[in-house]
Amino acid sequence: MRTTEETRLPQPDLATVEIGTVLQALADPVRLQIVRLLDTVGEAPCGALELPVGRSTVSHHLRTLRESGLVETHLRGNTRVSRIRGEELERRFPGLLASVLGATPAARAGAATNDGEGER
Amino acid sequence: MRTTEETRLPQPDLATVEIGTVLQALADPVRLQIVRLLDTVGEAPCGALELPVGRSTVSHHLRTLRESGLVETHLRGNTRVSRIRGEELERRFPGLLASVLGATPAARAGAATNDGEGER
DNA sequence: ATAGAGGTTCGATGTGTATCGTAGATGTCG
DNA sequence: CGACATCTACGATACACATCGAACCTCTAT
Repeated sequence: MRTTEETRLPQPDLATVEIGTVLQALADPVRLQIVRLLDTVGEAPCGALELPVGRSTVSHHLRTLRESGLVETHLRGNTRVSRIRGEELERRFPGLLASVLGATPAARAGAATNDGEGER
Repeated sequence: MRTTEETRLPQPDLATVEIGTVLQALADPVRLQIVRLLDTVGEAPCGALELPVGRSTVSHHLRTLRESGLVETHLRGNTRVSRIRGEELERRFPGLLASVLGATPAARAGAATNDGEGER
């Protein structure tokens, strides 16, 4: 039984990751939601993430997040437990994750400075 | 002659801007470069930005950056001067821009923790 | 007025990628 | 062993969008 065997899936060294890669990973709404979820629950098996997309899509996004250095995944028995690489990220991109996760939702439209637009 | 007339192009109130919108705007390599350029030079007319894409594309990106709240543009006579909305952004998303602009380039590959991948 | 410079808008094109369903891989349990 | 659960990998599809060139617009200068 190998006493709590935990293999970590391959992941990049954060030193080799560009900020652009991380931003691109965070730019997708579903992936951003995954990151928020993982931040609140600490860690979770892939299937436990409640998301508005199919399983295979979640798997794909987790792969993207892992390859961009944001998330690490451990094989625990039958399931894969994912977690944010919080401390490492803080060392590589100080303040980034905190500012993203700490961002408040937007106020519902209304008074713009000069404006008239706002959408695309 | 209206003594230094300066009209600002329409832009969204940052309070109504979602973090996802900003991240998506920053996710594009050319736009990220524009933001970096504007950060170093302070402000610049559209045409002065040296970028590996055509004029119309730069114009399109500046529009995206403006609509996502990152950049403001003033009509100064014949030219349009663009600038990062630094202070406002700091209030709305504290630390975000600083962490993005402060990010160091990636170390060239090499020793990964466990790894083997790193690219897409 | 005429020309010209600085930028934007428009339509078209190509590429990237988010998404899904199904099939396959791996591990657990009876 | 065989059945079942958890994910991932694989094609296929569809949509978003980055890019370009040309036409257009708006000042400025002559």
